[in-house]
Parts: sequence; C-alpha cells; structure tokens
Amino acid sequence: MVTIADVAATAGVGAGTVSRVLNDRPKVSPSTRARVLAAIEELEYRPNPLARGLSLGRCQTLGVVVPFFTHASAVERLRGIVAALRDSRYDLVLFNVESPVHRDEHFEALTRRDRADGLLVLSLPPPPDHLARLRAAGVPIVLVDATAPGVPCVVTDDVEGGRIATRHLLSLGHRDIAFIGDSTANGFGFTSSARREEGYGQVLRAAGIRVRRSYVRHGAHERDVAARLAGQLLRLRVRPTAVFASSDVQATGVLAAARSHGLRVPEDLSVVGFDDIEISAYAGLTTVRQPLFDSGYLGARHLLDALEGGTPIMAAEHHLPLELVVRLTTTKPRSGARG
Amino acid sequence: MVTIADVAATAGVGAGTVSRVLNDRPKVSPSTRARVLAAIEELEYRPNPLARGLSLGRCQTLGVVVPFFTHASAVERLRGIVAALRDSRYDLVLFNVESPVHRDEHFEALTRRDRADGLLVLSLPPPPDHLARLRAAGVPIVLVDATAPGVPCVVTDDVEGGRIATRHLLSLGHRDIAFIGDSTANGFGFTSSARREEGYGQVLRAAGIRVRRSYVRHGAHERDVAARLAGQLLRLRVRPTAVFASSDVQATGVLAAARSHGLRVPEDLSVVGFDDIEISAYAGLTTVRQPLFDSGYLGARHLLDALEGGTPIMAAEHHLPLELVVRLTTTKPRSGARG
DNA sequence: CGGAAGGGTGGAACCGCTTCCACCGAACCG
DNA sequence: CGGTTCGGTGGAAGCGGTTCCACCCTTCCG
Repeated sequence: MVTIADVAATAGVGAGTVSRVLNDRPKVSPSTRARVLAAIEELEYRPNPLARGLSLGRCQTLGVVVPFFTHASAVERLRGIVAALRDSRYDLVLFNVESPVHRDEHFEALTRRDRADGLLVLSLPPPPDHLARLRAAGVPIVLVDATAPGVPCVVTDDVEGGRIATRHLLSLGHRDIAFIGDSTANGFGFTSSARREEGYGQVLRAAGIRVRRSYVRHGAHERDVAARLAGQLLRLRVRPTAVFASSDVQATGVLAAARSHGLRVPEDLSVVGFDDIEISAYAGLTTVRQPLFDSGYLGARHLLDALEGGTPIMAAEHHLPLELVVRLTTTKPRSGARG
Repeated sequence: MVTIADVAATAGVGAGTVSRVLNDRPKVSPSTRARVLAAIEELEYRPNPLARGLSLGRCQTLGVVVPFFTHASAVERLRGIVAALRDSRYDLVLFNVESPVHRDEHFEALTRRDRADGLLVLSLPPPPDHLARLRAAGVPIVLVDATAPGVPCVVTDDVEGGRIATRHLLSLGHRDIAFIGDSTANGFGFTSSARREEGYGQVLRAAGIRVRRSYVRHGAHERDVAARLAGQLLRLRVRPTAVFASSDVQATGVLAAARSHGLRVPEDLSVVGFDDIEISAYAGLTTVRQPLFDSGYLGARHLLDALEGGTPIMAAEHHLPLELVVRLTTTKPRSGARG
C-alpha cells in the first residue's frame, strides 16, 4: 500500500508538501505541485481515509438514521439524500431502526464525531437525552419529517395535510368520513399520523360534523393491518362513504379491503391517501402529495452546508409544500349511501 | 473526548493493558480487568473506530454497491443485508450506481481495504479490471444476482425462471406469448433479463412455437417504459394473449397498459411477472418468486463469515430456488382470441 | 537455593495522515 | 548593503488505537 511518504520520496519533497498539494493548500510552488502530482499519478497513490480521518477528527461520513428504511416513503427520502451526497466527498452509512432499543443503540454509537460527521434522522424525534449528548459532542444533526427543540428540520405541515384531504372529501359531499392512521403508542414518538388526524378532526368539527370514535382506527403502518381496520369500518352499521388514510401504503390496504368486500372505488367508497409514493400513480390513488425526495435532498444539503461551511448549523425549520393530487379513488358519495 | 490513555490513568495501568481488556485478550489478571472495566464505565469511554481502524488496517465497514437502490427488488435485497449486519459489528455504507461512470468511480474508490473491509455487489457484474485490482488488494467480495469468474455469488437460475413462467402460460393454453425485458445494451452488463428471455425462448421452441420478433420487446427497467412497450404489443394485428415480463415492475406496466387499452386481465390478457416484490401480492400478480430478502441475507452472511473467520472467501455459487406464484393475472386464453 | 519458565504488565513504535514550527533563501526596504 | 518580510519547504509531533518487546515477579524444578 503506497503512502504519502512514498509519494514524498518519489517527488523528492517532504511529506508535508505532499499533504499540502493533496488538500489544495496555497504555499506550494507550481513546479513542486506538478512534481508531486506526477508522483501521485505514477504510484497511483490514494490517501487513506482512516488516517486522514483520525488526523482531522472527522470521517467523511454521514449517518442516516431511518426507521423501517424499506418503507416506500423512506426509500424515496433516501433517494433524495443519496442524490445530494452524490457530488460530495461524504459516504452514506445507513442505520436502520426497527425498535426503540435499536434506535437507542444507534444513537448511542453515533454520539461521537468519529462515527459520523453529521446525522440525518428521518421521521424519528431523537430522545432528549441522546439529543443533549449529541449536542454536547458537537455532532451536527438535521431532522427530516420530525422536530425537536433547537434542531434544524425539514418538515411539512401534517395538520394542514390532514385538513386538505378531509376538505377534499367534504367538498365532494361526504360527511361520513373515516380515518385510518398509525398506532399512537408506536414507541418511537412518530407524530405525522397523529397530526394528520388532528387536521382531519379540525375540518370535520368546523363543518359541524361530530368525529365518531368508531370511524377512527389505528394500527401498525402496514398494508395488511390497514386492510383489516378498513374491513372493520366497512362492516359498521353506518358505513363511511370515504376513508382518509394517513399514508398511501395504508390507503392501498383500504383499497384492497374495499375490493374484498365487493365495494367499488370510488363509487361506493372514496379513498384519500398521503405521501404520493410511486405505487400511488399506478393505483390511481387520490392523495396528498408531500415532496419526499426533496425532503431528503434538502436535509442532506442543509447538513452538508453546515459541515463544509463549518458554520454551526442553524436551527431553522424548512417547510415543504403539500399538494392535493386528485386521481381516481375519490368522487361524490352516492345519494342515499347512508344507512 | 476520553481516550485510552485517560482510562489507563484512571485505572492505574498502561494503555496496552486497557487495549487488551477491550479486545478480550488473555494475559490480563481478573483484578486488573475489573479495574479497567470500572474505569471505562466511569469515564463512559468508547474506542475511536478511526484510530482502531488505522491501527488494525480495517474499518468495520461493509460496502454495498447497488444499481438503482430504490428499485423494489434492490430494497428487498438490502433489507436482507441489513438484517444480516444487524448483530455484527459492521456498518453498512451504501454506494448507489446509476450509470457506468458512477459504477467505475465507486469501484475505484473501493479498491482498498481502508474504505470497506468487504464488498457486496448487487446485480452488477464488476468489470474485469476492477475485479483484478480488488483481488490484488485482497478485498473480499460477494456478488448477489450476478456472477464473475472466481467470485462467490448468490444467484437464482434465471433461465429456469423464464422457463417456469413460459411453461405456466403454455400449460394454460397460450401460444401467442410475448416477452418484455430490459434493454440489452444497458451499459451495466445486467444479464438477468436476457437469461429469463433465453428460458422463454427455449420453452416456446421446444413446444414447436416460433418466437416472433415482434413479440419480444426491450426497454429501460421502468413501469412507464414497459407500459409503452406493452401498448405496442396490444396494438399488433395478432395480439398476444399473454405477456411474460422479466420483472414485476415491468409486469405492472403491462397491467396498466391493458387497463388503458380496455382489456381485462386475465380474461383478455394473461400477465406473468418475476420477483414477487411487495406490490405484486397487492396487484394480484402471477409471478415467479425469487427469494430477494434471502439473497441479500445470505450474501452478507457469506461475506461476514469470510471476514470474521479470516478464511479466504470460497468462490462458491449459492443457488436460491424459484417458485411460481399463481395469483389473479393468468388464466386460459379465450377461445378464438387470435386474429 | 539458583535458574528457567511463564503469566502479567508498561511503554515504545507504528498505522498514514495533517499541521505546526523552524528554517532557508529571495526580494524588498530604509 | 544589512535587516525584515514572506513564500516555500522539511520534518516532528500528534490523532487514538494495537502490538511487540522488555521486564518484573512468581512459581516450579533440578
């Protein structure tokens, strides 16, 4: 393995000079620089990132903590992150989280600059104690789809998103609108679903519609679970004419349930999702679109800027817009659908 | 930042002793060990992975090179890899590839033990020159869904998969069976699709059916592209009664095309896919299932064993089984469908 | 009872890089 | 023309670990 000393010897200079050339520092004469570059070329020298990292106190690595990274929305956010990192010198290290224990282990490990130079956390509010330690250790951190006091984040207005979806159904004439969202006791502190539900409730109440307990169902963020919950809704005496699911994955579960109950969508049941993941266009799903790719991209750029600019990261909230995408799963309720 | 020297001072021992305790080496008396552990506890000491890596010549990192990591099949394989790494000490560094240049850059960077201790390459046959350099540098490598001479790999029999799908359609009574696969000139050397096509051709010829040129279409591995190609097929004078798509993503494109041409599936058109990704069950797609999760898991385990056992990795081929999953998109052709 | 053997230990050297400091020589100034 | 200044450079120190070697102190054996 060829080292900086070999290059120095070949070029007939000192190691320090080679280092200066490598890092584009001034104070190297053009002729020396050329000689060093020639030696690097000749020996096919590549700096050892570990040694560099040890010396510099950083490791050219960005940690991404992401719960259930195989979920379509997480993948799309990751895509944005990868795109942002594409032209940087940073590698992406993936920390998947599938349980709170899991999450704590990762945060534990990442509470030091030597594991990752910066942290991108998706959809997961870091526990306060970890956050405090991260701050103390000076590890820059950006949250995407989550918030914490004093931490920069990229978010959308989930409450407003809930309002948008519900207003859409309301404006079509629906009054019996159900909601399917994540378990409130998910152990991670995910809040998106609850906030969307909040918007749903606000709009209904503003329209003078009581939010029935039986119309609001919670379960794990999975298609099958959502399908089961939807099945329960569809068997109620007063069946809802529309369902707002707090994610597209759950919405497709609702579609499956409707199908297996012999109900046509949208004639018998309108369905609105949230996210606009790739499958949604294919499924013709009406949904509230949030810019998933952009959220990852912006979060990563924000982190990179802080890292490269050396400025302490600003605790700003970056808000991304939401947009109703009307496709084929929503329409007016049939007259007399009730009862 | 607390270092090994701090721990040594606190415990009243030398740095070497602390290191021995950390690495569970013998030749440390129980009492000394206890004292060191107490000091570690007290100071909340965590070894610096960079320093450790520099000294040891490895970095506790596994590189995963994956083209288009957002594709559902890649995500599922990644899930297997992450699961296998879960209880190891290795971090996962993701190298996404979206162009051959891209690929070469990554391989270039990874041709040294200091970037990753081992390499997992998905669906991508490494170019021979890179392979030679990797081998020279002693970087263990395992291929998943790809092969290269002398490199261990985890694969399925794609030719057989093509046969399975085509036999299924044939046994239902179809004779006009089209194929939609990846571009042959994809620049990456992907071969899965071509091998599935090979199996398709073998079965047809064995049944005495000529493979029509017009029934075989190639394009980028995307739903929309597949939908466009399927549209071309559906407008042919002699319309095929069945389509075998070389992946489920492409199969869903075919489904979309059928829908927009007013054709019912499976009555008017049977469709078989390949992979059995998550969406396939939802879409009711008949497909050839390959164990994606397992492929990632096994590949990673294989690599970890080699890394931890220190044994030079065996250049074995690990074959994973294929299985026909019949759902709702295939049935007998309507009599007189031809013409 | 002296010497060999060997467990237990401290500390120096080393991994490959960055950076600081000392130093050299040329240019510039009074 | 001697003394600053400053661009350019070599080399040592340091980053935080691991490992090797030397050494000490028992223990055991002849």
